[in-house]
Amino acid sequence: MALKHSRQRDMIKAFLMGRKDHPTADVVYMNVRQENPNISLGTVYRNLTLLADIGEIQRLRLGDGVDHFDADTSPHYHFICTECGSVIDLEMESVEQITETAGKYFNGRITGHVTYFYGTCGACCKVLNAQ
Amino acid sequence: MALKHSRQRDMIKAFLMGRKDHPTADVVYMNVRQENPNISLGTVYRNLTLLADIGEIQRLRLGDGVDHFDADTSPHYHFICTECGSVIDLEMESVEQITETAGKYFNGRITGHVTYFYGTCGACCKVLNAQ
DNA sequence: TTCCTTGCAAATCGTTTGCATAATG
DNA sequence: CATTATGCAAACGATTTGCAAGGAA
Repeated sequence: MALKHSRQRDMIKAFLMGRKDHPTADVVYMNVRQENPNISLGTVYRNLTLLADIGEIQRLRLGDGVDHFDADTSPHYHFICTECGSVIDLEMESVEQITETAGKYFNGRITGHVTYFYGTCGACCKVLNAQ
Repeated sequence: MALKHSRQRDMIKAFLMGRKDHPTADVVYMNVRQENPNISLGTVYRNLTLLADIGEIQRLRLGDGVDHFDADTSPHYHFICTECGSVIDLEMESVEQITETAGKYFNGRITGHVTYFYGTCGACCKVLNAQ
């Protein structure tokens, strides 16, 4: 299964790297299609899955029923606004020690954790205060 | 929208209360059907959603593409085994302070967080060590 | 030429919903 | 009786997949 070069994959990766709002497969499709109207949704899904599998992008399952994708593969936390649904990076240090905390109470090996924060984003706070 | 009593809802709630392995809707359906073969999958979904909405059960979105349900509505953490997929309660204190930590770095209001831990459960560790 | 990748459409999976009927209060 | 709940099947949205044709090494 040697990887071959593909224009479509390049476009998808490039698009993702230019955004920091964690778009869904459909958003990727809509945008990449403007540059290449022939690309199919299946190809977008296939490449997003492939890129995530080889670790070039990150797949985010935020519990909203849709997968989000992030070209930033460094470990970092995310915030989801319950008002507008936007996904925002959190620039905070890792709280990896909670993995150790959890391990003390558990019969087995804990190797990691997934955490996302939710609440109201800055923009939505403003709107709510103005009302 | 006054709630009316229903045998099906009782059975679903009772089944969930008797398990601590966080079953999916389909597992609930399979089991409740043994006692009432006429119950439909739609009814199971409708009641799980209703019970979660009124706070009598908890819906868990663990990122595996399927919703899990938990009759234990107290805030607690979950562990997911990457080997066998089982979901196990973690008896640990809340790490609610990470919400404050995150808040310091964020322009907006953070009201909560979702965390789950993953790794290898006790049973799977045993199997792996035996190999 | 090999075999990875694509476009397309059909299939799959979990979940929701419309509707006529049954059960509840 | 007024309304909520049910069973059934069809609809849904996100994602995956089979296949024949196209493109890269």
